[in-house]
Parts: sequence; structure tokens; C-alpha cells
Amino acid sequence: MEYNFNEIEAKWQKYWAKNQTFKAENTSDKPKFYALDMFPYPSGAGLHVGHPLGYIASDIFSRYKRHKGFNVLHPQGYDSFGLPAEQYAIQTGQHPAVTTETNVNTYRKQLDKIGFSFDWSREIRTSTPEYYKHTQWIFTELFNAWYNKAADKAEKIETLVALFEANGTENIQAVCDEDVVDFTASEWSAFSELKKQQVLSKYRLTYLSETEVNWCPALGTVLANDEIINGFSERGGHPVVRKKMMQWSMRISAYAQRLLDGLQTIDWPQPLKDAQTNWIGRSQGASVKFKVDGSSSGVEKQDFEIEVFTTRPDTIFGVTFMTLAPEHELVSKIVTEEQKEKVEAYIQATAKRSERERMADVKTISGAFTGAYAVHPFTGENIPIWIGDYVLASYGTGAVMAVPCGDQRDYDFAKHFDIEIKNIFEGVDISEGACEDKTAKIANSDFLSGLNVNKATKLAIYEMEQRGFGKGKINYRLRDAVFSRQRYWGEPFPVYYKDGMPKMIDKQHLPILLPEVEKYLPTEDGQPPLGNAEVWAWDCATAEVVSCDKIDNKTVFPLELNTMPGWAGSSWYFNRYMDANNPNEFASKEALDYWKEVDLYLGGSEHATGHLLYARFWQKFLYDLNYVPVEEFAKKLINQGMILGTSAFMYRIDGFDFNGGKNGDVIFLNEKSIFISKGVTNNNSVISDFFDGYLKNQPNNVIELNKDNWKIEFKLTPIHVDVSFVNASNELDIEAFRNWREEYKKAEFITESGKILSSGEDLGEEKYIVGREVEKMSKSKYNVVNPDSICEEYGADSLRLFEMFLGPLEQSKPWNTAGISGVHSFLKKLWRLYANANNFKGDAGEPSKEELKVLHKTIKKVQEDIENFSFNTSVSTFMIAVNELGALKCTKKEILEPLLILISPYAPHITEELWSKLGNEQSIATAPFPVFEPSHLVESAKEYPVSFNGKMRFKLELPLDLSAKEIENIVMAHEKTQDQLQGRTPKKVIIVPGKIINIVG
RNA sequence: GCCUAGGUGGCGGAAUUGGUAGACGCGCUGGAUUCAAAAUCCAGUUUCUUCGGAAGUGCGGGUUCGAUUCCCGCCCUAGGUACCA
Repeated sequence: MEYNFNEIEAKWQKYWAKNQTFKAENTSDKPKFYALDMFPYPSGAGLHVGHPLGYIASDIFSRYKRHKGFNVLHPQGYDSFGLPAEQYAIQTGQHPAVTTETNVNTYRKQLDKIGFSFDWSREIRTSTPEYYKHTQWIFTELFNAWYNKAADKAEKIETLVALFEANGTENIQAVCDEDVVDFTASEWSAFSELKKQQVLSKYRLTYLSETEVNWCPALGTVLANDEIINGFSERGGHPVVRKKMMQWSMRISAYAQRLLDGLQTIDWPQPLKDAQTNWIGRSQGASVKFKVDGSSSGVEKQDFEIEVFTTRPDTIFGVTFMTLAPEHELVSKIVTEEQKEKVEAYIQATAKRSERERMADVKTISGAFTGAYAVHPFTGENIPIWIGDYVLASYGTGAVMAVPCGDQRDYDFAKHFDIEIKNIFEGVDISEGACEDKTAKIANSDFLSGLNVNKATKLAIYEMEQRGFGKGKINYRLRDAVFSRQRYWGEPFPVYYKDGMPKMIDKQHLPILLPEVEKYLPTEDGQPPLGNAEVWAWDCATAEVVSCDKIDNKTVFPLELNTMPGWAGSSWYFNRYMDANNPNEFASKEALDYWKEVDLYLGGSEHATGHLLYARFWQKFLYDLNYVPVEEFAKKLINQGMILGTSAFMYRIDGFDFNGGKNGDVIFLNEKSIFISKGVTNNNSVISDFFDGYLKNQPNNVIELNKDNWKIEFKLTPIHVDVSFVNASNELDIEAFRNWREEYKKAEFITESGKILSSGEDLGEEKYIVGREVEKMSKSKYNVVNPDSICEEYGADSLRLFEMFLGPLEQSKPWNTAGISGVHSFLKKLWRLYANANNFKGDAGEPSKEELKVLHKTIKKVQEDIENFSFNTSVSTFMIAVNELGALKCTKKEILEPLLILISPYAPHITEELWSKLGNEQSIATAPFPVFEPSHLVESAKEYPVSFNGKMRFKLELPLDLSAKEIENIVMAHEKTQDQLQGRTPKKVIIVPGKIINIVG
């Protein structure tokens, strides 16, 4: 009986769905295990082979945990709000909800074919009202909360109001805007309602503020940094300007320290933790204010102050100049007439450089003197103020107190511009470079002289605070996150505006449904797409969304026009799966208390600072308000590597190029549909033959060349070609290519042997070889491979094994199906092993010692591998086991049955089938994992490697119970040893019993 | 520049605490079976070699009886962009 994988896989997929085999219960005597994948965005291109990599790994782990007796929650869903559906809507008018539905259905079909053990009863989509009503509710909770530093947690805004009513701002320790003003309790109660709201908005965890954005007027939208190339939009090439916009922000900075501290408590990859640590960017030091000396540069500049942040306040006596970022707002105010031209030229030059470029380039030193001076707060000396692009505006305060003796970049800057370098370190030579060694003692620094770094830092801060120009401060690079998007396809804010102040809509009226619009573009006056909605106003009296023309600003008010960003829905979805169908709450307390957190979270490292940081932030917030029982949502996280595609290239001959195209010696062909095989693109005889042919076809042969003196090359353009037209030997299916597009119908080819095929001519024995390159897998590169065809040709079990067999999970690797036949023939061998065992029924007899040894070494290895997420080596182990059992002609049920359980997490369909053929009536899914018995692996002899100076020369089988001395005697007497030594006496013989023998000398 | 990960046959990769480098699979070569093909099975396959051996895990050093593994310096590839002020 043949291994008919199509039939078997369909059968068991149906069985699992019908019997709800993988449905997780919210109450159980079993221990719980929650395995989660980072859910996909359902794109139009469908699932590609990179997606399942992580899903298969988490599925293996989930199935393993079921065998180990756990109640496993392994859900899946869709992050279904997003830009591609909106772009498609703009182009075609198709409603994004319709596109999304279609794409989700495609994904579901593809996922089902791979045999994942998902609990589909818990499927979620972030774009459904049932889901986003809770996203909206969490937003209102953030609005109605503030961060109490005294309690070090978020609290309801009511507690802040109570404090204001009692004592005003006295003793309030809150994370808030910089510009809050103090007031007393009686002042607070005298404030108008509007004024009170204005004050509170400076404390709320989400708030409206003017934020600088990259605005593209032509596209009517805001662009991300990497959507901009040299000041123009990537798509369309339109100009982009910096513009301030009123937007919602999330006060994530309140959680900076806790987000940092929390990293200590979770088992996440170190590189990912590093990325978050760096993103948060904590640094401890002092904030110091320097006054600008008006007398040096004009009286009107007297009032200006430059605030800097320094991590080395102890080196303040070494300050000999200041550097401002060229974009710093003070630059234009303090620059003197004489320096104005130079400074402006420098600012213009800097504006063209990206921040990355400015940071990476430590060799080029550039800057300009503003002509103005600051006053050193301790010495009263005048110090020059410079601008330099090594100081970034977005970093700290955008200004630096430069200490050239203690910072290499300041040092290089000072040297370059011949600025004074003052040495404030005891016995340190700074003639060659700055002293960045923190053990150096401070000298030449008034009251700080003779102190070490720690003491000097503390004293410097104390003195600054006493004299009122500085204070100790911890600085974070982490900035509050902008939460508004000028898009249609996202969660609408449950917000309306009364007297210009935002008001939240009550939980009981949620969800606020995304309104219908005529078109998905921004309005003509630059409003977001929701500005096109006709029914988009809030009626407070009836608590309904009503038509915009009813707006009277008394009971009917305009609704918010922005929508939420992509990360809103994904910042809490892991909690939703715990109780996915709860209509009232985001999840019940019972469900949350039972599942608590994700035990294993799998996904790509590209989400390190986006999704994963914001999700941790929301979780901590929900924890503070007692909505969730744990502060970190994922105990363990594993990054899966990216699967790269292998693009195929055709080489189109556009013309001829003489002498490398110098002097304009290029001839272009009129017909541009001739493709040349990769191997002959530089072949001289092919080129000259082709050129001769070209000359003959010219009606008036005007070209006369002495070819001996000319070097002719083809002018080629590599064209991406669909990888499905190319076989494993890089040979092109010419028919498929000709039928691909109208323009290629008449294509001609120069084959690998140099033969010219005219249009329509068959290949015959000839071959066209394409070029190959490994790049990111993407639809536009025609290198996307989806799993469907592999499932059809080899089956889902082969796909699963193969994706795991490719290599370590965390490493990125190119997709190459060359090895898939290997895992497929393994499955066929497995099938045959059982077919030969009493026609799948297995024999009852006692297993032999050898058979037990094979089984138990496999149990040991596979269990270790799964627990170390080393799935690739398990697949090898299965192959070895099946090869060995095949060689032993094993037919014993006692061996074959446990072996199936070992393989079943990896290849669930074939193992279910063989399991039932062995006579089992229940699914294999919850069969207990075999227990490893070490006694089966005990050996009595060992084949020792005998090494000479560490190099293995021959092997010698010896009993394991020999002592080191006995081994030495046997080895030294051995003839091969004498051969190796050739009469020399060994200096030393090292024997590690059970391991190695090494003879030195 | 810096941080992180990585660099092993023709290819994907294995070697779990320093102890037989190249497991397993692909590909390739030869053979068996077959009218033939597919499928299957068997043998071989790091390189060089005077067939005794010798060299070999990005490069150069070091520690060690012994290094893919540990240390120092460097090169390359991928991802991230900090620290500092």
C-alpha cells in the first residue's frame, strides 16, 4: 500500500476539525501552556514559505506539550487593519473590509493545509468591531489615567483630581508635560471646567500635542523616515516637509524605567533585549543651564539660556566650548552678524545629511562658530558657542557642553578648530587623545580637584543644585509615541470634540464603528479620510453616531478624524485569545487568571522596538489598573530567522557597448526582446557573431568598424523573472516565459551554447540558463514561493519537516527546495517500515536490545532538541532511527508505537494514520510522550580514537571497564602505535576513559 | 563608527561542558533492478597525495596533551543604531 499523503492529510485535517481536537479549555486539571505566534497581516500575495517557519516551530512545541500532558492554548488570528488594503482601496475603490475578508480566507485555506493544531474557535481579527471595541476602550482607559511616580504606577485620573482638590500641585509626583504650572487647591476649584480639562490633559497617559511629522502635501499624508529618500517621497517622488500637527501621543516615557527593569524578568533573546535597552536609552547625569553672554554678541541676547544634559557633570571645569545641533532653535537667535553667512551655509549643508550618516561618520569633522559666547556657571569664563553636526537635535537637549579632554569627539572637534583643551585629569597625558577612562582622578577643578569620578559627580551635582543652575537627572532617549494616523483602515477613536477639548465616549456605547466613506483619500482641505464621512458626529443626548449636518456643538459634536496606528490592535491581542468570544469584556478575569501570560512567543526580530515595546507598555498599564494579572505578557520569546528568496534573472540585450561605452559608443537595438543565457553574456565569439548578424540586417550598412581595435560588450539589463519558470538547474521554461506577458511572445534567445533561437523556435537540446541572486522574498521580485504547491506535490508533513530541516530556527536562510526530496523519501521509508510490520499492525514480540537502543537514543535526543528549539537536528535523528530500524527489520509494536509519538509533533498526519493502523482508536495528539530509559544505552565497549599530538590516527575498540593504566599498556603495545612513533618515546600519554587516548611525543 | 548574530565540503547544515571535524539530507559518480523510464536499493563522494600519509572549520597570533569550541588582533556578511554629550 502506497503512502498517499494527499488522502491521509485531508482525512486527518477533517478529523481534527470535526472533533475539535485542539480546542483549549479555560478550566483544566492539567498544567496550562500558551504558545503564540506573532499573527500575520493578511496581504493579497497570500501566505509565503517564510510565514510557516515560526508557525511550524510553535506547532511542534504545542503538540509536544500536549503529549507531555499540558492544556495547550495555541491560537491564530489576523492583524487585519493596515496600509496595503487601504492602498488597494484607493486604487480600485474596493472596500478594505472586502479585500481583507478575501485575503483572510486565502490565508485560512493555506494554513489549514499545513495541519496546524490551532484552536480556531478563538480566531480574532483586529479589524472587527467585536475586537476593536476593546481597543477603543483601552484607549479611553489610557486617557482617564495618569502616572503617579510616588506609587510608581498608573492610576485613574480621579485620584489626581482628588489630590488637586486637597492640596493643589503640592507634593504631586507625576509624569507630565514639561510646561505644567503649580497651583493651590483653592486655585484649582476656582478653575473653569475647560481650564481643569486643559490642566489634566498635561497628565493623562494619552494626550493631544503638536508633533513634528514628515508631511507630503502631494500624497496628503504623513510618511515614515524610511519612506523618504533625499527629501522626497519614495512612492511618486513628491517633496516632503516637516510640519507640526495636532496628534494623539502615548506617554510611554512614563514607563521607561519599568520597561527597562522588566527585561530582567523575561526570557527573551539577548539581542532583542539589547535593542529595547538601547531604544529606551537610559543615561544618568545632570541637566545644566549655561547663560549666553549678551555683551559678547549683543545685549538683546542676554536672556538666552542653553540647557545641556551631561553624564559627566564632574568634568564641568574642563568645558572650553559648547556645541549646538545646527537645527537648535537658539542658533538663529544668538549668531552674530559676522558669522551669520558661515553658519547658515553650514546649516544648509547639514540638512542634506541623514542622522545615520551624521552618527556613523566620525572621521569628517565639521562645524561653525556662532560668534556668541556662553558663561561658564562656575568660573564665569566666556566660552565660545559652536554648531556641529555631530550633535543631534533629537538627542537630549540638542546641545553639548564640550569637554575636549574627556570626550574624544569633543577632542577631535577642538583640535580641528584649534579650540583650547584644558586638562582636568590628574597625571594623565592628553596630548594624543581624550581621557575616557573613568578611573582618572579630577584635577585643576576648584572644589572637585583630587576626587574620583563618583565623588566628583555627586559633589558637582550638589553644588549645581545649591547655586541653582543645574540638577541631577536621568535621561531617556525614549520619546512619547505618536498614536494618530491620517488613514481610513484603522480603529476609529472613541473621541468627540467639545469646545476644542477631546471627550471620551463611554464604554457602554462602544464600539464606535468605522464610518462609510465615498473615497479613501484625504479630503480636499487636507483632512484625514474620515473627513469624507457624512455620518460622523456624536449625539450626546441619544449616544449615537449621527449625520455631520446635525453638528450644533451643543448636543451634537464632531468626531475625531484620525484613526489608530497598526500597533494599537496588536498591543493587547494575546490577552484576547484567552477569552476570544467574550462580548462584554476584553477577557474575563477567570480566563486571565487561568492563562496569565504567553509561555512561548514566536516571531521575527524586526518587531523588537515596535510591537514588542508598545505591547509591553500596554500590558504594564493594564496591570497597574488591575485588569490583567501579570506585568509582562510573554515569559519566553524566540526569534525566527527570515527566509530569503532566490530571484531569477534574464539578461535582456539592449545593445552594444564599445570600449566600455566611453565616448558614447553605444548602439541600441530597436527590438528589445532578445535574451542571452547567463554563461555566454561575456563570450567574445557569441558577441561578435551576434554583432555580425546585426550588421547584415541593417538596410543601409553604414557602420564600418575595425573590430580588432574595438572591445565590444553587450549592453544588458537584468530582468526579474518568475521563479516558477525555472528548474533546479537554473534552466528556463521558454514556453512559460513566452506566455507570461504579451511583450515576451516574440522573444528571441541566445542559448547557453551560443545558438540564436528566433522567435517561436523550440529549444530542442539547447538550454537557457538564468542568473540567481538571494534577496528578500517579495512579490515584486517574483521570487515568492508559497507553500501550496509543495503541499500538493509532497504533502504538508514533508513541508513541515523540510522547513525545520533547513537549519537552526533563529538563522535567516535562503529558500531552496533542493533538499525536499530527502525529507519526503524519509516519510516514504517510515511508511514502508510500518507496512512491513505485519501489514501496519505491528508484531507483539519482545523488542531486541538493538531495537530498544535505537528507540531510546531517539527519545533522548528528540526531547532535548524540542526543549532547546533545535528542530533541525531532530529531523536528522528521525532519519537515522528509521534507517537503523529498517536495517534491523524491526516490526515490534513496542518500538513502532512510541516512535510515532516522537515524530507526531513534526509530521502529524502520517503519524495519526499509522497510529490508527496500529489499532489505536484515539487521536495520537494526546498520547503520552515516551519515557527515556537510560539503561538501554549502556555500553560495554568503546571504540577509542587514538590521537597523536591531538590528531586522530586510528581507532581501537576496548572494553569500558579497563583502567587508564590497562588502556595505556594495550595501546602502547599496538603495532599502529609503534608505526606512528617510529621509535620515539612518547613524552606523555593522556587517557580519558570512555572518551579519548592522546599520545604526545 | 558602535551593538548583535554569523562565517565549517559543490549546497543546506551537524559536532550539547575543550576530546574521533564534516552526522543527516541534497547534489554528483558508479552499480543493481527495468525493454526503458520513474520509483527503489547498494557503494563512493573535504582537499592534496609519491597511496605511506599530509593538510584542513574566514585570516593572523595565543592558551592547552588536545581548539569549529576559550583568549587577543583583523577581514567579510546580515540585522539594528546605541552609548556619550
